[in-house]
Amino acid sequence: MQSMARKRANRYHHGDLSRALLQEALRTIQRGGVEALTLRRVGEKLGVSRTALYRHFSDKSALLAAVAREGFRTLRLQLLEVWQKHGGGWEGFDAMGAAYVQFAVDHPSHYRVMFGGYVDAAGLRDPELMQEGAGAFQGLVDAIQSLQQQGLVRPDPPLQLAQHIWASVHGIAMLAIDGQLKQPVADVGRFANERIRTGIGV
Amino acid sequence: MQSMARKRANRYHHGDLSRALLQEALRTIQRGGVEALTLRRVGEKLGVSRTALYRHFSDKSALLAAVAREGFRTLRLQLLEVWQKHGGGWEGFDAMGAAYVQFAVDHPSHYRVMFGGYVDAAGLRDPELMQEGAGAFQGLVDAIQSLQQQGLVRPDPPLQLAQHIWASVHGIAMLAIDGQLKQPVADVGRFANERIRTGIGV
DNA sequence: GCACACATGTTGACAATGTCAACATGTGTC
DNA sequence: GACACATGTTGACATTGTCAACATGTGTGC
Repeated sequence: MQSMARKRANRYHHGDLSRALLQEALRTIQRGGVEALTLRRVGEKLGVSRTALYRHFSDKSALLAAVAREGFRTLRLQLLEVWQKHGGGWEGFDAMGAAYVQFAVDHPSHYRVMFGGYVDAAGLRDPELMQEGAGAFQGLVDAIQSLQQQGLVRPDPPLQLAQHIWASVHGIAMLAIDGQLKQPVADVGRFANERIRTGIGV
Repeated sequence: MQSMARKRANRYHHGDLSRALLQEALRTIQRGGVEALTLRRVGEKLGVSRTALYRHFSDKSALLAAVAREGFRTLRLQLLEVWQKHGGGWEGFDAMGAAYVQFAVDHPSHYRVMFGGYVDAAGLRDPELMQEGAGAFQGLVDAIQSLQQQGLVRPDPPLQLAQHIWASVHGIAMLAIDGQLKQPVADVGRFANERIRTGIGV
């Protein structure tokens, strides 16, 4: 038939089209935003027909849910890595916040898929997505508990503390990718970090 | 011709279709989310043809920009009202935060239009939208300056303080309407308020 | 070795949607 | 009272998500 296409990794034409679809979706979203994602073009790019996707994802929203899930996974891993690399402590805490915002700034459209309500209806149907999101959140809870054990953070319920911090950082990330910040995001992040430390310190 | 329709306010069939379009868009979004907003159905609901809209808005994104602008206006007015009703101070500050989150929770889809990146490209073309957003933000800056003059808030640059607080509250609002909060939004808000006070207090 | 079930992929078709061009009409101005 | 202009309509078109029907390759039980 056609060019038989570049075979990804090992086998492609047969093989994991599923992965390829997800990666192509990620690439498209990264470059043109969610609105640029069309099932037809994704298929086209992969040398596969428009509806081939339906054998791997029930829906367009299912594909978006997978994109969101992948985002949470990456985010969780990056945060954990940064935290460990800095050996925890306030330094690790600061680095986690910076890395979080950096992720959003580096992948604004991807981040929007994760939090833009695209998967609201699908989210309730996709427990894996919820789980992945919870996993990323848990990393923050763990970090806070660690800080508490070192006597650095006030002994409030870790869940509440984590919720508060997450909201702050999430807010900065959102405003940043929305272009609503009136100052460089790094400055806002630094300032927020100082105030948060003061707010939750023991 | 047809039923000549219920005339809104004074004159409708002639009169301000512009307003009617905006209000109908608001209603639709409130009930079914942004994705439920279709130009054709809006026209249909108003007993007007699909493309009549184009005499008042250049684009669908222009309509969305108007929706966002209206949101910022309402938000600004509500925050100002609450602040003044409580006579400023920490009480007014708390009330503003609560009112902000309440607005988002009451109109989740509308709030998403304001911050969901739907008007990114349009935003740069619609200076009125930017201005309305800046106006809402200015209310917060003013409040903080007032608190500073009372010696309640540390003498950091008001802009930075406002940015930080806005991000925190915005984050809570976003997570709330995304269903990502693991606790009642009121609890999260209260807790955040305490921590923020500690963080920015003198 | 082979037939059959099943996963995977394709083509055709359809309704919904945003948008443009061409046309119609009512309103106010000199 | 005629003319310019704002406002609204109809026709048409390309794009998109999705379904149904069909094709095909792959592996399993004999």
